[in-house]
Order: sequence, then C-alpha cells, then structure tokens
Amino acid sequence: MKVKNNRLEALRLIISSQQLGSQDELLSALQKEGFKLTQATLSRDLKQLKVAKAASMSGNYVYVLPNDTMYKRVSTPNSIREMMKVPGFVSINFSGNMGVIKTRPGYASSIAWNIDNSDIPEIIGTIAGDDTIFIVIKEGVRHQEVVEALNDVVPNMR
Amino acid sequence: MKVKNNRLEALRLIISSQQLGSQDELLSALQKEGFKLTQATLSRDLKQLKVAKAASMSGNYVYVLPNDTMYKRVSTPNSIREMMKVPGFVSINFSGNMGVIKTRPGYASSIAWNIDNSDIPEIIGTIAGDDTIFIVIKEGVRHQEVVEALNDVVPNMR
DNA sequence: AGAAAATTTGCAAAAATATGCAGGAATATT
DNA sequence: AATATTCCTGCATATTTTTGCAAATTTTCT
Repeated sequence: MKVKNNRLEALRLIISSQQLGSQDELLSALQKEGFKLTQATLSRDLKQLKVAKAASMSGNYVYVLPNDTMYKRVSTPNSIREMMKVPGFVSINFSGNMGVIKTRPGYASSIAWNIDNSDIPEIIGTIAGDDTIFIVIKEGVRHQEVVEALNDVVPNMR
Repeated sequence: MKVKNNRLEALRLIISSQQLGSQDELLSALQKEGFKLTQATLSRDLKQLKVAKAASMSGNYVYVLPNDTMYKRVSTPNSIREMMKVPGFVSINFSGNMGVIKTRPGYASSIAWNIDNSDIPEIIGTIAGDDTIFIVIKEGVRHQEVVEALNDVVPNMR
C-alpha cells in the first residue's frame, strides 16, 4: 500500500514534469524510477488519479493532471442548436467602471480576444479567466453604451 | 468547411454541457444534432480541439475541454526521486503582509488545506489557485516567523 | 498469530481510440 | 476555367486502453 501511494505520487510528478503520450511511455518512466507494474495497473492508476490524455500543441498526445475547471458543466435548458447561435456568451453585468462577462467554461479568453482586438474606445482593457471576463470601462461612459458597442463583437448579447 | 467548423463548435457545446464517456456516445450526440460523420473523424476532431478523456468522480470516464492549466509543466533540474521528498512545494516569497507560495501544478489547494487546518496563529487566511497560494499574515509578524511556523506543515521548506 | 475481508495486481481478452491510405471536396493559383 | 494544392473524410487496420477474473498481497478483526 505504501508502494502504491508512492507510485501514484511518482506518477503525478512524472506527468507534471514531462510530456509523455502513451501508457507505455509512462510505464517506462515509472519503471526507470524502480516501480514494478504492468500497463494494466497503470491504466487503473491513471483512472484513480483522474489523469487525462489530450492532444498537445505539437500534434502529439500528452497525459495531463486533472483540475477543477475540467469538470465544470453548463446546465442548459437550451438545445445545442440554440446554444450555437450565441457562442460562449452567458451574461454581462456592471458595477461602477467594471463590467463582468460570464461565458461558458473555456470561452472567456477567446471572447476577450475578440473584444481586445476590436478597439472599442469605451473599453480600456480586459482580463479573462476560464469562464469570466473583467472589463474596465473608460470614465464617464454609460453601461448601455458599452453593451451596444459589444454587440458588434459578441452577437445576440441583447 | 463550414460544416466542419459547425461540427467542432457543436462538439465543444456537447462536451461542455453533457458528461459523455466514449467516442461512440459523442458520436451519437453529434448525429442527433444532424451531423454525419464516423468515429475516425470524431477522433480527429477531438485531437484538434484538444479534448481529453479523464476519469470522472463517479468512476466513469468523461470527455473534458482543455484549459491552459492542463499543459503547464514544471521544469525541474531535480530527479523524480528528489522531488518526492517535498511534495508539491516549490517556493515561498513575501511582500508586506502577504506571502506567496508557489507549488507544482495542482498541489496548491491541498497544501493550503494543510495550512488552514493547522491553526497557525501568524496566518490570518489563505486562498489557493492551482499552483499558487496567497497567505495573509497577521500584522506585526515577521516573515521569518511565518516560515518557521510553516515548516511543521510543509516539510523541507528551509 | 491466524482467519476473514478488502485491496491490489497480472494476465488475457474485449473495447475503445488512433492513423495510413486513397478518394473526394474545397481553395488557391495560373 | 482548368489545374494544382491543400484539406477533409471514410474505410480498414493497427495501436492503445480498459476490464473481468483469479491469484496474490495487505489490512482488519478475533
């Protein structure tokens, strides 16, 4: 049991520091560290650690550690067909000189990019997380003006 | 080409709103939306979108959308064996009444939990991201005192 | 300690996923 | 408009991953 926990920890470390793309590669890495196991066990370890396999930027696959964001799901009364009309956008709200756009998980940065690159003079700047965009508004501009300006960038925003 | 982009978008939407665990399930979902394709194409679509398959909390597998955190890697001159001695911890620094602990990706919340639950009086509170912990320090406490107190919680911290 | 229960593991087979190849469609070039 | 080039796709197959099962190991209980 001690052994298994060490192995799982080693596995996390290997994945967090190297880019390996198949269970065979992970297996070799573990074996090089002195762990003795088969691919079947590795598959179970990966399942337990919730490690995922995804395509990397370089066109290969990489195993990646899990994080909370991955598991977020949008609860939607809308059909897929309906959602496709308004890519990513969920809501917008304001407070003082700040606006907050909520998006579906993963969409914030691409929408923020669109906003940044459309040179809306009412907006000083944005910063995006995974599903939230903060917008700083120029002094003296009314919220409604910002919404209208954004409508060109984020369609169907109302 | 229009078709493919729509399909990719629909695929993202499906994954962001449902928990599907195999390409066959995804395939059915897409087909129900009117897209016509085979598993081979789906596999390529998933690769292009960098969608990953991971274990879910319920013991099944789920396809998940990618996010930046996934691809972070620790560049380490240390061997795995070496890193295992200091689980997760990377560095600590201070500024005024704030401390910042950097950890390996995914470790921040577990270390923060340890800190929170050890009732160190010098620390007012912490908040953890994925690989960073912010610590607010009680007024008048010196940084070195905090480091010493943390040493019981985060071994080998120096 | 010894027996019972629970967990871990390897093996082999099943299931799922990825990909080489060739034809077809879309896009760009002349 | 015709040709060349690039992109997309299905088919069939190779590769990879998951899992049922039985044995081995570890933990718990008496």
